[in-house]
Amino acid sequence: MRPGTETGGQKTRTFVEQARRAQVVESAIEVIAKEGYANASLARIARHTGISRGLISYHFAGKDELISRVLVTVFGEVAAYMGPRVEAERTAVGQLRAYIESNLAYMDAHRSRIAAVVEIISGGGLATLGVDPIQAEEESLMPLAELFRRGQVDGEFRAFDPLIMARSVRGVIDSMAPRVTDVDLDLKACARELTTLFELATRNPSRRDNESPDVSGAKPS
Amino acid sequence: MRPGTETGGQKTRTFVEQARRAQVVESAIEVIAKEGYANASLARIARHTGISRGLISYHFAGKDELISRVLVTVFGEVAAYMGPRVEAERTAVGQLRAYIESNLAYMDAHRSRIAAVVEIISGGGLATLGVDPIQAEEESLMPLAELFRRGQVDGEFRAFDPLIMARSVRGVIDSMAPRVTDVDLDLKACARELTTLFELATRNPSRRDNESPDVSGAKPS
Amino acid sequence: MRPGTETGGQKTRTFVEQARRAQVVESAIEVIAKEGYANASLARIARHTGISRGLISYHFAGKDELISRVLVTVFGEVAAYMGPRVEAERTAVGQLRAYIESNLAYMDAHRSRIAAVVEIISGGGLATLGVDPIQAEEESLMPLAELFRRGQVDGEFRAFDPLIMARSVRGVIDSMAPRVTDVDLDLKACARELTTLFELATRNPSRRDNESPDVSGAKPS
Amino acid sequence: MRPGTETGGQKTRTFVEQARRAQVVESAIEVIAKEGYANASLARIARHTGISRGLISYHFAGKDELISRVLVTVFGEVAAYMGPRVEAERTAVGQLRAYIESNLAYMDAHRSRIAAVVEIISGGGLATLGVDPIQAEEESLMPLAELFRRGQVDGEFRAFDPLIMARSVRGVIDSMAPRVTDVDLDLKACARELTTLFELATRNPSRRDNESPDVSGAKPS
DNA sequence: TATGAATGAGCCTTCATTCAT
DNA sequence: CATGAATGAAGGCTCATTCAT
Repeated sequence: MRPGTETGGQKTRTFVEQARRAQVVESAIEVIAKEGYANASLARIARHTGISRGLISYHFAGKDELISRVLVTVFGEVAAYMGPRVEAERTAVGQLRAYIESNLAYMDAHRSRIAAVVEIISGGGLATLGVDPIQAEEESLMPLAELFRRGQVDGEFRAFDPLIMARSVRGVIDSMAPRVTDVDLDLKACARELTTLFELATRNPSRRDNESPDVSGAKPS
Repeated sequence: MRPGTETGGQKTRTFVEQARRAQVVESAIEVIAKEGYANASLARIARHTGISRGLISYHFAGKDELISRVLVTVFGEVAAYMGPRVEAERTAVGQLRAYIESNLAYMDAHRSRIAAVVEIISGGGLATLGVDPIQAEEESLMPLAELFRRGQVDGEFRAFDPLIMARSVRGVIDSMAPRVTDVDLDLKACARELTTLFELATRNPSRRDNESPDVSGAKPS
Repeated sequence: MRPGTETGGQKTRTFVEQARRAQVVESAIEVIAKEGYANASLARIARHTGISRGLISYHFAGKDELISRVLVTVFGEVAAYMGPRVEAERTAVGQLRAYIESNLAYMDAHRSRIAAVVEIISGGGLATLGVDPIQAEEESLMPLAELFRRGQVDGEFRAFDPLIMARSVRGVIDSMAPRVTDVDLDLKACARELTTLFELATRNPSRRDNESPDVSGAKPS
Repeated sequence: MRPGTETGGQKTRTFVEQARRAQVVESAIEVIAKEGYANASLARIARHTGISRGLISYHFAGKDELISRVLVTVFGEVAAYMGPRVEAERTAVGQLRAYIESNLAYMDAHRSRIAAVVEIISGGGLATLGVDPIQAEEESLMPLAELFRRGQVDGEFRAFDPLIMARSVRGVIDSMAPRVTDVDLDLKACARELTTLFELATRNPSRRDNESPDVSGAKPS
């Protein structure tokens, strides 16, 4: 009987168990980021980890669970990084800026983790996960949509569909993700452009105290 | 050996050949859109087409060529649809709006084609195609970036990095693509929101005749 | 009904039929010699001939018959070349020399034909031909063995097993065949060495008039 | 992924691994010898071994490696058998006789192994092995050519091209190989004939102490 | 806990051959 | 006579997973 298989289970994981799982997840991230999801067979991950093929199956219910853990791990880190920074802001406008900036900052600082996630998603890794990518995205959009709603109520934002705007913000940020492997990509410059872009796109023109974002200094890439 | 394989050769395809290839491509689109790229084996596509496994290999150099044809076909249609509509506009602002609207209009009208492409791309189908996704995206960005540059020179657009803005537009549009399978998704509403979004984000505030886009009627989704 | 398929058939081949068959056989020889037997699919041969795949099946009962015709053609030419030259000699010793020399001379002059035969034989082409290679070889050995027997009766040759000696002669000659593709291989020098070799090995030492072959001028290769 | 695949790696094969590999190699020899190389698919070999198809792929990098192992195994055994017997002789003449006799003796004692090798070579098995048959033969000729050179320097052998003579010896021996399946073939008689043949063909006539080989007792086959 | 061995399904591809036109 | 279209079998290979030790 494998650990964590007990039905209805309390996840009673021993220390070794937890360590192994973490180790394998890290290893998987490296392999996926470097070799591509298509080449990330369990055999390859096992070899890169320095353990046997069977041990992965022992610690994870299947490849699906391992991949799932990779995603949960990285997305968890992203949330842990962004959350406090967004919540530190008092205005919706400030929170939006913090959202974009902190998201791109994390991507900049953890490029291989992002690369792994991109590889999984664009490599078909979601297909067998039983994850509905649409619903998953929907949920990830909720906080952002809520942020926009609050900003509209407060009069900081103009009228627009909060969900579509949220999807747009995510779409723009996510479209940067596949490019993190390009070391020349200047994510800080992107962050400046994107905050400006969405401040212009969302601000309420009838609000006097809404200072115009600085629009002068853009340089061509 | 397939017909028309001669290196450097004339692509002398017979009528039947062309018809079969087109039929198989259509069939592949349906299978991929419905069953997912991971399940779209040649065997499955053949069965769905009502032909033998070998016949696909007879008409296509390999799975790669078939998938490639699917992409070329759909992207070709998209370009054929958008091109005239964008070029019909005289101002950069108008072209940008036409670009967004016509792209989403095509997506709206050909959802299963878009779904197939999404499945291929997010299912790892690009990996074996020898297509560098980064470079491919870069090229698809060029016309848009050029549009922005012209608009900046003309004073229609404010100063911003044309490439990042181009990537943003594409990012937002592409982020809608995986959702076309959701029949409730109102792409026309999206189009309205997105044209407004990018008009606000790009317009030159120091230009008097730059009429403000209508910002009043947005409804929550 | 294909030509030549009539049961118990008179081979009534039209002129065109004969020409086509000859053309395809020549084409097959070229393809096999150049690309190797493993790559000599009917499709490849058809393309090289400039005709359709089906036409080969139309003119030949199957791939086996085509390959068979290649072998019969080349072996027939070899026999036609060697026969007169061997029979022109009056002594068994002379015939043996003529046998070796004319065989190597043909090989020298028709290297690509020999290469094709070698490719077929060493490429598994005999397996499906229903040809028992052992029996085939046995038959090809008969004239040579007979030659040796006559020479022994006449007292030209010493006592030895004629069949084994025949096999040895063929073995040595055949061992040169795979090397004809090496343009540096000097088959004339080989012929000189081999005639000497077998004259020494077969001559009857108790026969006074048996002139010693010249043994002085050998050069290292 | 197979064990022991690490590039540049230590070949740490477990005991079971070694045993399985040996078992499969033996099994492959049997199948190839009995059914022919063309029919020796991995599936057939697996069934004959009593294991699953996948297990062969697990233990061998591919069919090529398996076939390669068969050849290496048999050729290694041949060398191990012949080497000491040749080296035990003090004269070049003696070594030549030992070479021929021991080679044929091995063939006589291991007919199915020889049959397998013959099947592989004459069945096209070398084509995908990346083995240049010409070069491979060249190397196998070296020791023999060297033997002849030494004998010529010592005055035991007459003047002749050592390489051509070496090729002749091998050619004659190899021409016996395809016949080992014939149980009536008397390889011991062949050995007697061939040693005499090559002693006559190579001996230095100007050397007094060069005793004439016995030439009297040959029987017709 | 951990391993190496073993399985079996599925995939893409090649190819000789057949057939309607 | 000749073609191109179509078939179906077979082959080698990869891979997640299971199991005895």
